[in-house]
Amino acid sequence: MCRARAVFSRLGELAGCMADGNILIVENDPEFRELMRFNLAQGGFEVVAVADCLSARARIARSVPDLLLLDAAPRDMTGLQFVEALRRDPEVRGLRIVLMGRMNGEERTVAALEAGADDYLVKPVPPRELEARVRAQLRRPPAESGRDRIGLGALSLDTAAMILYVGERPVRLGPQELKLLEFLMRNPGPVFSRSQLISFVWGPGSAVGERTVDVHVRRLRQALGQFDLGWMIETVYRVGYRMTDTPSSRPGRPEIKPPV
Amino acid sequence: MCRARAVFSRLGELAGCMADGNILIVENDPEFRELMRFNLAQGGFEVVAVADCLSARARIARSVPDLLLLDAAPRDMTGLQFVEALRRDPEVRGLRIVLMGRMNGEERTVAALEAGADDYLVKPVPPRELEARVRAQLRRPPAESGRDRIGLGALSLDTAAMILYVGERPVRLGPQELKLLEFLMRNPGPVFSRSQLISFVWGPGSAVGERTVDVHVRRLRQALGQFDLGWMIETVYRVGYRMTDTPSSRPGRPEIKPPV
DNA sequence: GGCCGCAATAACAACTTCGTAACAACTTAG
DNA sequence: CTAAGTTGTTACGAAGTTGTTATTGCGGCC
Repeated sequence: MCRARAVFSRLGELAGCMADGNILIVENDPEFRELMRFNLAQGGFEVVAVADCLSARARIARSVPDLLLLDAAPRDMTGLQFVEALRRDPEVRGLRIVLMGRMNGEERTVAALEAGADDYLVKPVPPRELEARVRAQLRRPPAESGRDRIGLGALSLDTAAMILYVGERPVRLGPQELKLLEFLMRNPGPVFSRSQLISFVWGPGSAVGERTVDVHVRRLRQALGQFDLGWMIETVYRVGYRMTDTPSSRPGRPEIKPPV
Repeated sequence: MCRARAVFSRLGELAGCMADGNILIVENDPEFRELMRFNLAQGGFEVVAVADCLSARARIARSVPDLLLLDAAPRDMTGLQFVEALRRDPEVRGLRIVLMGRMNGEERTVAALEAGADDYLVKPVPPRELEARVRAQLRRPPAESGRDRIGLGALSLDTAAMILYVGERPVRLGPQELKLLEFLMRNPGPVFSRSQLISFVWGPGSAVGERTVDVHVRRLRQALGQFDLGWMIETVYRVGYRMTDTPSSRPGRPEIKPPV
C-alpha cells in the first residue's frame, strides 16, 4: 500500500485523486496566500489555504494534513502559540509544521523551533525553495504520536490510553515495553539493530546495554504469546529484530537424515 | 542508575555515556570546526568533528551518528555528492543531514535539499540557531529505512527487512547467505569466480577457503529448490557461478530438490 | 571406456548469538 | 513508610550460523 503511494507520488498528481501530500496554508494576506497555494498545487500537492488559525484548527480537527505552512503572525493568534497548542494535542502531535515570518534574526528562528516548529523561513520565500523545503519535510515520516490507534494484524495499540488490544482483549504492559511495541508497530517490516532500537525507543545517546532489548522483546513476546502471536516479533540473527504481520517460513538447513 | 542518568544529563556530557544525540561534524576550517564542536558539546550532544568526507565516511561505516552536520564545500569532495552517495547507501539512508554553506541564495538551498539534505543553513550560523535546528531535526524519527526491493524473476529481495520473497511467500535466510544472494541478484548474468565472490561478499582480504562458496551456493539452491527455482544459480564448470532468471537451455540439467 | 579433476553433498566442530531466568535498583501507589 | 510493580543487568544454557573437510558423483578429455 505504501509502495503504491510512492509510485503514484512519483508520477505526480494523477486525476487529482492522489497527490504528493496534503498541505494546509495559514496566511493572512490574500495575495500571498493565493500565490503559495497556486505554486504548491502546481508542484503536485493538494493544498488548502485559510486565513487564520481558528479556521485551520477546525479543518485540522476534520482531517489532519501532512504539513502545516503557517504564517508566524496571523490575525487572531500568534503563530507560536498555535504551534505550542498543536504540539500539546496528542491527536496531531506528529504534524509537520513550517513557520514563516517576516522578521529575520536568530531570536525568531530559535523561538519558532523551540516552540515545536520543524522549520522557520523568512518571507518572502522563493517559490522553488519553498517547494524544496516542503518536500524535504515530507520525506521524513511524521510518526512520533500521530494517530491514537495503530493497528497491525490482530494488534491494536491505543497510544493515548497506553493499552494494547489483541482482538477485543486488553493487555496490560509496562510503559517501556509499550514504547518499544509502539515503535515496532509503527515501522513493521524492516529490521532494526539493537542500537537503533535503543536510540529510537530509549532516546538517542542512552546508555543501556544491548541485551536489554532482548529482555524487553522477550517480555513482549511473552505477552503476545498468550494469544499465539509471539511470532510477530522476529529475530534476525546477528542483526536485530523486526515486526511482521505475516509469518515467514524458515526453510533453513536443519534437516536430519539417517546415515547411509 | 536512573538517578545517575538525570545527574549526567543535567551536567551535560560526562564521560560520554549519556547525551542528547551523536553528531558528526564535517568542516574544513579548523577554527569553525572546533567552535561548532564546543558549542554543540556544551548543549549536551556527543560530538565528533572531522575535516573531510573521507574521514566522515570511515567513521559512519563504524557507527552511524544521529545527525551529520556537513560543510557544503569540504576539501576532497563536494558536499552535495557526499549527500547523494549517502542517500544511495541503504545502510545509512535514514541519516539526518544538515548542510551548511557560505553561499546564500535560492539555487544553493534548492540544490542541497534536492540532493537529499534535510536542512540547509547559511554560514555563519548563530550558535543558538544551530543548536535549535539540530534539535528540531532530532525530534523527528530518522526511520524511512530504505525499503528497496531487488527483483529477479519470481524472486524479490527486501534488503531492509532482510527477507527474500518467492512470489508472496517470505523466506528467511542467514545473513551470509543473504549477502551472497543479494550480490548475485544485483549482478545477474555474468559469471563470477569463487575468489571474486569471496572478495565481494566476504570482503577483500578475507581468508576463507574457496570450497566455502560451494557450500553457500548449495544452501541457497536448497532454499530456492523448495519452489523449484534451484536452477537460478548456474554452475559454470572450472569458472564459477552465475545468476540467471531464464532456465538454461542446456539439456540434462538435473533439478536440485531439498530433502524432506 | 578410462582417467583426472572439479563440483556437489553431507557431516562436523567451533564459534557466535540469542533466549531465559533470577536478581537488584529504582519508582510509584497505597 | 511499606509494598507492589517496573526496569535494567548479569550469567548460563540453548540454538543457530559458518567454515572446513571428507566422501561421493559428475564432466570433460584423451
